[in-house]
Amino acid sequence: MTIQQVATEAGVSPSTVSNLLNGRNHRMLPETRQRIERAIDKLGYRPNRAARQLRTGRNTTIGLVVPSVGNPFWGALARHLESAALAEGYHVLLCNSERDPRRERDYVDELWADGVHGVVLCSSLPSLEHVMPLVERGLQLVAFDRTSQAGDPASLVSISVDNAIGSQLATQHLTDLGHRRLAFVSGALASVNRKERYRGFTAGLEQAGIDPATSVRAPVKGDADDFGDVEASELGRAAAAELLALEEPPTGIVAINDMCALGVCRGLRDGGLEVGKDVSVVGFDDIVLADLYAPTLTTVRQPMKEMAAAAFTQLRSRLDDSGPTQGQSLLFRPELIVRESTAPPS
Amino acid sequence: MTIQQVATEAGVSPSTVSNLLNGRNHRMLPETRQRIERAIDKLGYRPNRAARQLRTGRNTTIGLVVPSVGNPFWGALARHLESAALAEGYHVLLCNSERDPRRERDYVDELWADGVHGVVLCSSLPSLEHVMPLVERGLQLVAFDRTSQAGDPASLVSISVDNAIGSQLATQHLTDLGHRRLAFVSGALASVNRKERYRGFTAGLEQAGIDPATSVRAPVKGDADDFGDVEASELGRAAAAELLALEEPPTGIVAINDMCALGVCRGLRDGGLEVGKDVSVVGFDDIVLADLYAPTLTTVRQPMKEMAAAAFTQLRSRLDDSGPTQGQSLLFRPELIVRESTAPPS
DNA sequence: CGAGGCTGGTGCAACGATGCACCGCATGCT
DNA sequence: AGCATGCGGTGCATCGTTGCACCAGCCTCG
Repeated sequence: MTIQQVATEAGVSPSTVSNLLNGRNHRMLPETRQRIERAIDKLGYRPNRAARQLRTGRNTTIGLVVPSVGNPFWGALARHLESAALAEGYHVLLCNSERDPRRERDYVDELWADGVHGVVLCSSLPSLEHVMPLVERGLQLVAFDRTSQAGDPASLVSISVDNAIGSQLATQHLTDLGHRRLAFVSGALASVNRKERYRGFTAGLEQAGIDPATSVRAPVKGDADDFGDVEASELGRAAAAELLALEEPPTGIVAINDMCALGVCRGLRDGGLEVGKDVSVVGFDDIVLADLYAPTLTTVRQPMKEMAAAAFTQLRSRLDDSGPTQGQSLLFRPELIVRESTAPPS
Repeated sequence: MTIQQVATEAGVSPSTVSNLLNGRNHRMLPETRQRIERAIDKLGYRPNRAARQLRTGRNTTIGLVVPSVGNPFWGALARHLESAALAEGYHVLLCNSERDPRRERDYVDELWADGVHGVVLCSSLPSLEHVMPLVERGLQLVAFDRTSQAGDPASLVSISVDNAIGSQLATQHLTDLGHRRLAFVSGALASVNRKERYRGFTAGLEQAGIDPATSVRAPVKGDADDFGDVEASELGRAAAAELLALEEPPTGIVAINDMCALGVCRGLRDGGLEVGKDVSVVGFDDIVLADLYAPTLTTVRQPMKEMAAAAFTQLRSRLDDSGPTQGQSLLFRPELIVRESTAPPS
């Protein structure tokens, strides 16, 4: 089923069919147009993507580079991004970097070599230097879950939740419930996102008139520079043990993310405490597990669907219409989801 | 960076470069070969996939159609399949069917239209009739987590865990611990996989000299024909409540999968029972959550990595070497992972 | 009445890689 | 000498689509 066959069937030239297919049909007789459309339907014609891409240099595939879709958080992003892309006829090429900077770089290179001009990059790297050469050559990049940095390319779009606000909401929720001794559990505050969440935590404390100095940032040993997701839960578990060993253990705990929070819950239970009664725990992300765990986890939801849709929209507009080339940051409003893991202090 | 530029740089014709790239270098002077290789390195040349595909009709992309990568089980598959593919220079195009038969069908169609000749299909549909036309035209299909059916295409490869054995292992584990009153919790036994798991359950009972008639298949109301993953946990929760209402509640429960098992745990806790002490629960799949939950969940592991690798290998060999075209079923050996949710009856 | 404009298309040369057919040369065989 | 054979490559048409350049035919206008 080539465009040639359609043209023959419709009694026109391939160019005319191509014109219609590409919206250059301003001065085309409605009759001609209908003949072509009928021929397309009859033959079940679909343009050959390879030929099209070869000719135009463009394509309708975007790349998604995530640490690992095995992690529900990224899985959710992949799912929603793909949905948004599908609606516009785009495809998503999936790449798991496995948190390996080299693999991340190789993937972006390869995507570019394959003619993919738009990539949603979920990088664990603080610097995007490794992809700068491609960005200069026209690669459109959306950084996801990573706010913009000074050294980032000017055209970069960053999509992220407002981490400070989210964390502050979580903290306020605990202080509103009456908690006065709070702890913040996280690995090293290596990324901007983590720093922002910590900032939200202290802001929340201050607003409640609590001196941040009396609160605790859980002093986790082996404060890993970066950590994966299973690690996050182990980290939370260890942190909980440490917190329980304090003279005055906190009654409310804000965790850097849900996986970490689940680990904290685990650790608290190890110590014989009941989450949602003896101690309150708040997570961040609202992954699927949050609503499945026992007790269900109070957490700060990232509006994944909207964020994924925005990522696609941004890429698309820059790819197609060569829309705005100037970079921008989109900060989404997080939402506190109250569940069973938080309650007034006993 | 075209093959022409490489040819010029190496002082040969494009054909010669192409020959080398495609392994037709039997009768090529080592010196010529080196000149070309140096030129490729120097220019950082990468063959243009679109051009290659247009010319050959082949490509190095495989499709993966899953219900939703938001589900950790499928996320894990996607991750491992992608890893296996990457090692051979293949790409994975991700498609979420969202359990919509129509979307599933459209995706397979579109993949085919895009020149993708190999697809790993994780279908929730009992019949594969909707893709038969494409299979007849040469589409290579691997069905994942779905054992072969009588009506399936002859060339179909099925990859699945041995569900009956897995379930039997789970059941035996419980009987070995001394449990005599067991229950099996599942939605409708609509799929072959579910039937097999139930068969393993009864086989396990019989082997322990227990009359299956005395055991319970949890009589869940609104026995959904098919259910998603959040539903699975709710179903488990409801089933647990029903089981607890029995005169002689079971002391050991085998769940159809981990999500369902987590729901069961939830329901038992609602009823004031402690899982891993008052009641034992075994799941199936070994998703990430299983090791995070409290208590950690005893379950039957599906060797995802190996299964994903096999899926890719099967596709690849049929795509490249036009290897065996005869279909086959690969049944992987499941492994019982004992954790905290099972213990001798109290 | 001829230049210019509009209408509704068509012709053609690419895009980059492929792989069959073929080539000139040297050597072997009869 | 005459022909076949092996060697190490090269020439060229081709995959399906695109979009600029162009073209006939008709109309308008000074």
